[in-house]
Amino acid sequence: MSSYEDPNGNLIESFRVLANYYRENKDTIRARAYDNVIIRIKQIQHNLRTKGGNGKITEISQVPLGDGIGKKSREKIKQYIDTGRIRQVEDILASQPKPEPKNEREQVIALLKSVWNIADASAKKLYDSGIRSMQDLKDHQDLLTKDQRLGLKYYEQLQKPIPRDEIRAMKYVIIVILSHEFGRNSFNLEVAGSFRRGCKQSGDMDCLLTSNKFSLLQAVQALVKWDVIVDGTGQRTEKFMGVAHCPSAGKDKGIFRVDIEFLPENEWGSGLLYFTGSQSYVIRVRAVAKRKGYILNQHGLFYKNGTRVPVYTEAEIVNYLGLDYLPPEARY
DNA sequence: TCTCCGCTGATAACGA
DNA sequence: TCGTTATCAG
DNA sequence: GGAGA
Ligand SMILES: Cc1cn([C@H]2C[C@H](O)[C@@H](COP(=O)(O)OP(=O)(O)OP(=O)(O)O)O2)c(=O)[nH]c1=O
Ligand SMILES: [Mg+2]
Repeated sequence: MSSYEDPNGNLIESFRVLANYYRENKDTIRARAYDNVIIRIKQIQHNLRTKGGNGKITEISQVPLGDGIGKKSREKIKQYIDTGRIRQVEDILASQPKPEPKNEREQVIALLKSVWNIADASAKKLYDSGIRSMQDLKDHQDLLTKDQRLGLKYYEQLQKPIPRDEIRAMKYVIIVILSHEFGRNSFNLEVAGSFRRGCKQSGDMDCLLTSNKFSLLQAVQALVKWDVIVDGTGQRTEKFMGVAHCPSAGKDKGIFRVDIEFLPENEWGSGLLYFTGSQSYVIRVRAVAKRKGYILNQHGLFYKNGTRVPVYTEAEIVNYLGLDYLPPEARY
């Protein structure tokens, strides 16, 4: 659910095919290399758009070497500009005619993994214990952890993507509740994730929250009291993962996953940079930091000895690392 | 040419 | 109960 | 596959 169409048609999609192909074949490093190509293409398109154009790359001279695009990827881009296709991509698509016919074990494992909090290891164990369907799962909840039962309980509702407007509505509900409970100006709240990147729909709602007046636990308790958070997982100081219900939606509608990242105020910028994503963009920026001898995490930018580099906004952080600031919409 | 590839929080399971 | 490791998640 | 040593 990206915010912009690709002005170059299928260029980005082509590199996505390459990335996913290597990811499926467990070559995550090469997959990330292609993720980085996409990030760089998006940045170039953004720059062209800023100059007043429509963002379309029309000649290879607009694609310099470096910043994630090397000789071979540049050659692929050239091929795309010239012919509208990339040989390697066509080969991959041709080699996998339709959705691959999987064997029964793989199918069942894929199904089990679609439950929140069930991943590879659990899915395999469950299969080996004889679980073959969602019904089996419901009949054998003793095999599940607390969190996995939660995923099962809301399985159906969590399949649906969340419309942008629903997240916007929920944001103001949360602001009203926290203001009422703890006072105006007692906190900072931003909805990050795909919402902040401008996507029309999201898989969950990612809230970044800071406050000197209350803890994450207190915030969650208030939201539970007002029936906005309906379920969640255990004790927590920094990160809450739960299930919310948007009151403006119907009774059984507007149920979705909410994550709350609760940080000290001075970590706001690094928190935003992390929580806004995208995942591949975060990995990319952190890789750059690491190569230059720093560690970047949600708490800030640090020298290797652990002392903090005094940069506090998203722009300060990426500029310090020698990167251009990109608006959330352009962060693939 | 060789080496490295993001980084952390929460929870459950394990072993002493 | 405590420290460590595995798993899942973002 | 790309970047730095
Ligand atoms: C999944 C994931 C997310 N993140 C960060 C970057 C993400 O933008 C941010 C929020 O995660 P997500 O909510 O999983 O991703 P998203 O908001 O970009 O997309 P969706 O619509 O599916 O919710 O957390 C990671 O650092 N590593 C990960 O593996
Ligand atoms: Mg999200």
